[in-house]
Amino acid sequence: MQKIHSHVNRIDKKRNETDQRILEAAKEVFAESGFSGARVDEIASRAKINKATIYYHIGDKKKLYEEVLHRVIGNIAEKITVILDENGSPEEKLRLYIRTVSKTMDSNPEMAPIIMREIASGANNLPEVIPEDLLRIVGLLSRILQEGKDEGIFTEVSPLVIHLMVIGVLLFYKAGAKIHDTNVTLAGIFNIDDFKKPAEIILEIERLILSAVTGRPESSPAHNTRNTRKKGALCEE
Amino acid sequence: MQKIHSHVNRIDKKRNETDQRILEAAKEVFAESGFSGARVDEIASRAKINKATIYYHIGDKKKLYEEVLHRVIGNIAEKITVILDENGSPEEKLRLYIRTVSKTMDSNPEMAPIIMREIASGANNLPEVIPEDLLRIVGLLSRILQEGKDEGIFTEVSPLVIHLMVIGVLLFYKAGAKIHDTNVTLAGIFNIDDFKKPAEIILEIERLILSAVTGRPESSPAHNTRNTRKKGALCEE
DNA sequence: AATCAGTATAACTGATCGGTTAAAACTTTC
DNA sequence: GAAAGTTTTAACCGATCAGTTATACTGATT
Repeated sequence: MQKIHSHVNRIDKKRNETDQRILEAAKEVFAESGFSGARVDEIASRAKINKATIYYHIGDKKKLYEEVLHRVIGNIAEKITVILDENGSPEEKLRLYIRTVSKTMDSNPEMAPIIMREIASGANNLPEVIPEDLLRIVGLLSRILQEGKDEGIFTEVSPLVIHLMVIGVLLFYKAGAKIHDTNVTLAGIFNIDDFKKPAEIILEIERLILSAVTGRPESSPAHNTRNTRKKGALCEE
Repeated sequence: MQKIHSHVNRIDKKRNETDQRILEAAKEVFAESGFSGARVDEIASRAKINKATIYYHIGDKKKLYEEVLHRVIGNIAEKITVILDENGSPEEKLRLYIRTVSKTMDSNPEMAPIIMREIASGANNLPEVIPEDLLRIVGLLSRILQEGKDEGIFTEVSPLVIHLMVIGVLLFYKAGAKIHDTNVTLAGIFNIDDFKKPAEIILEIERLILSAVTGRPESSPAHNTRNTRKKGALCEE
């Protein structure tokens, strides 16, 4: 083993950088093409390293995928858990929950397609830790909803349905954004609706979920400019 | 061999049956493994025909996939369009919309994973007709919501968000059902929630969406809302 | 400057898989 | 019942791709 710290650190740093580059490239390619569609050569090429380096640093394709999945999902679980430990009213917490999920997805654009494909294929490749993460998230949501119900603000609702509703609409919106950019015809479709900027869409989602849970009309906390009809401006922010 | 009156019909029927068997098998395999993951040999094997027969009857893998996609999406588009032409109050129509999407997904279990993967990959393989179908659906929903707003029952909401919310929660619920069955750990998670029967989940979703749109607490219709429906339209295939 | 551990690479391999072909088998027509 | 036409099949081919190997490079240690 090495004795000199600086040496070790530098080596570690380099090693770590290579790992990062590989995993980052892998995340991109897996998001674009799925597990079967992804080519290890393509990942190597994007990471600007030789293919064998992947096998040296990480392992085979399956291991690589698991590593990416772990990062992607572990990421969201961690962030949401942290945020939801905050205090505030159940309404504020629920809004925060939605906004946090949304922001996490924004900062990890590869997340949406990867998770969607994973669910579509029956979640066979989920690392063992993931269920625990999800358990924690749904558990927290469950507690928020219970709290709101105890305070007489929320009606009785199924946490599962709320969870799926939030995740569902957000994932579809995020994943769909790519389509709007590329597919002209589809873009035309969704513009029949007075389309809003992403930030406004999130507010709308918050408003609708809150309204559903409270059984009252909810007004957005920020004012809502309703005639912004922008084309192809879905991916910004 | 017995002589039949019309041999032409028999030929057509046989040809058609082979086509059906191939497309049915293809739908299954594509749903399970996605486009890249699907193996043409596997499809042939499940359809109990030789691989070359696929190329003779349908075409190459891409063509096969497009055909499956067309059936799957065209199916839902058609059914929803038919249903929504019915008359009734905006609330009833909205409930009907949700229930129709749900039922159509139930009778086509392969739909959820296929559509999810398609969206995840940026909808690159969508046949040209599909956007038109979607346009029709969102357009109808848009009209329902507008109607409700005009009557003062609904608040102002984004049809796009409602659309994504309904589709999102349903697809995730349906796709997730498979996970509940197979993945013990995950099943455990979702059971923290007092888990309900699918039929009840749909009612809960209807209730929440209605509540969100009307801004009032909506009670589940214990009384049968509009059972004057013809059920045959939903239960084909 | 010799050594050596850790790292990266080009070239290769074996397996898989999409797609083809030529001929067999089956049907219809006369 | 045989020619003509249609459908199915087994066997094959070439491309692609995951994974390996043998070698070369790097730079710290002696």
